[in-house]
Amino acid sequence: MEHAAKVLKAIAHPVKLEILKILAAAEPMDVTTLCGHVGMDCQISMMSHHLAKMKDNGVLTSQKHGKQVFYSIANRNLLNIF
Amino acid sequence: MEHAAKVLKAIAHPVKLEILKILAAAEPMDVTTLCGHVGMDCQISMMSHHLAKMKDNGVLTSQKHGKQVFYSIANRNLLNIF
DNA sequence: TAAATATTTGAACATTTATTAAATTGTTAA
DNA sequence: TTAACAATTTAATAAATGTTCAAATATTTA
Repeated sequence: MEHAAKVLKAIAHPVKLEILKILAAAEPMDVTTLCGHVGMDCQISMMSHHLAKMKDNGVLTSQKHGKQVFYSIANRNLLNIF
Repeated sequence: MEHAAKVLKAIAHPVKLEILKILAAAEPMDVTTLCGHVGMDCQISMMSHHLAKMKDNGVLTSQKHGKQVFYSIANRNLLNIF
């Protein structure tokens, strides 16, 4: 129950849900591209914080290719929340 | 998306998830009984705050009978998150 | 090696949320 | 009509989150 609460907290935010929706349609995706999809008021640093939190809670995974980091959804079952 | 985030925020808490689980098995239930099921460290006032927030976000409904207030789950589809 | 690009990290600050106690409202029963 | 009970509200404080900026860390390219 504690764990479930942590996972829900990690995604209970409009921008984070948006990130999930974007990744659900086109994963994996690098941080800068993701930021572009989220909208004009997106800052790379904010994106990175959001992504890190979701990764810490096992919602996302990441993979580095060159200087870019590509994020994916760790478990697509989670998408049932939509 | 904003709305979904609000609903998730309203339940992303261990005690609130516990409340949902208890109600899922035996609804409707009054505040004091609910508090008893949650555990010894439950305070009526805290319970009331949690219930109010979930009701505000459309997660729960309530019905008054005499001096007790009985809470129910507004939409059991939400239980799929478990 | 130095510059450029992509991302992360850390600190500061504002905002939101959680918890507790005390006061209040509404309802029933003596 | 007073006492007792159930629940809500308010207020105070503590704790967690969200946002922004500046600085740091790779990684690639010139």
